[in-house]
Amino acid sequence: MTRSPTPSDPETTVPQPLSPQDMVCFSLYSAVHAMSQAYRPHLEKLGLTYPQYLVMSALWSAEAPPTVGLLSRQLQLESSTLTPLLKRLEAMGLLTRRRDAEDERQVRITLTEDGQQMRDRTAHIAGCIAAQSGMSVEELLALRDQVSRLRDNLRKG
Amino acid sequence: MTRSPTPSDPETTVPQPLSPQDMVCFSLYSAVHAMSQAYRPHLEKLGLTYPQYLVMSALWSAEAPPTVGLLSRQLQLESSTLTPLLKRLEAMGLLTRRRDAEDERQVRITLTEDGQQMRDRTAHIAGCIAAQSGMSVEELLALRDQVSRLRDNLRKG
DNA sequence: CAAATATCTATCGTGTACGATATAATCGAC
DNA sequence: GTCGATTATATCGTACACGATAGATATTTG
Repeated sequence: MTRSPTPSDPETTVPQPLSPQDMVCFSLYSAVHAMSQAYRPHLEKLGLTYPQYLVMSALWSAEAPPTVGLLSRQLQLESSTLTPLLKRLEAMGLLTRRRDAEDERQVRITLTEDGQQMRDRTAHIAGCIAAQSGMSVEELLALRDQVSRLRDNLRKG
Repeated sequence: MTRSPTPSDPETTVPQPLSPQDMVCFSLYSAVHAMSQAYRPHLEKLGLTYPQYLVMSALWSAEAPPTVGLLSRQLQLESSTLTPLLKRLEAMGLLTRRRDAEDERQVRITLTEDGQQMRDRTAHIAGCIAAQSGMSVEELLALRDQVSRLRDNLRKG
């Protein structure tokens, strides 16, 4: 099943195939799933999924009702992902989707009263996750910056 | 839309809601998508998706044909995710799924000749991604270990 | 201003992902 | 050995996630 290193096939000339556990990409992949699981008990009290929570976070921190395109750039998601997601949040009564009068191509996303009020009920979550992470705030911030740098470099290439 | 800090509501007592860009979880979330995109051009030459590539990597590095359960633990995916994934790889002729004679509950996954041979065609990919990451090998390994630690702590909690 | 072009969002098809549940096989206690 | 509990995989329903494409609106060009 696997190719063992031999004198004629040392690791230095023919690299062993990396197991998932050795791969940077797998650590990220599995960490995202673990993160989603960690958020789940908090978010299901609010009836949100993790991607829905990210959309709501973007809206809570926005200065003005953003367009689908702006959310798409901020969250790095395609409209084919965002549109159904936003429709579900609209169906829950958390936001409205309206064509912009200035530019009818754009759709503006506005929080409803319910959507705005939900914010306060999420205030504790970040702290819970941070505590569960077993890492200090400094470590978490450093990790975030490293991971963001990796992501930006991958997007550029 | 957003609550600005005021003298009576300073950031130190009522934390501003974090924007996605400030959140550790979002950096991971978006980095995984960027990583998947970075792999895409390499993998589509092989007809694989990124999760399929992870499964194949696990199989290439396995000592003996693993069961679905072992793959599930290694990749941290549920059987409801793995079973259809493995069926697609089987339909592509890359592996076989057979009930274990010793324990009929288990299903053993064995690479076909085609599945084994595909490994050599993936040897260059890790290097391409590493180069694209704009990070040194040392940085990547340190990042992997930090992210793995975070993941393991989240799973424990 | 009309035609070509670009931009913005939505739709469709395929492939993850997971929780809840179902089914079958094994193991344990007696 | 048989019944109950446990374990291993599969199935189902819902929700992302993206590429390809469509359709409508805006902008640019001639």
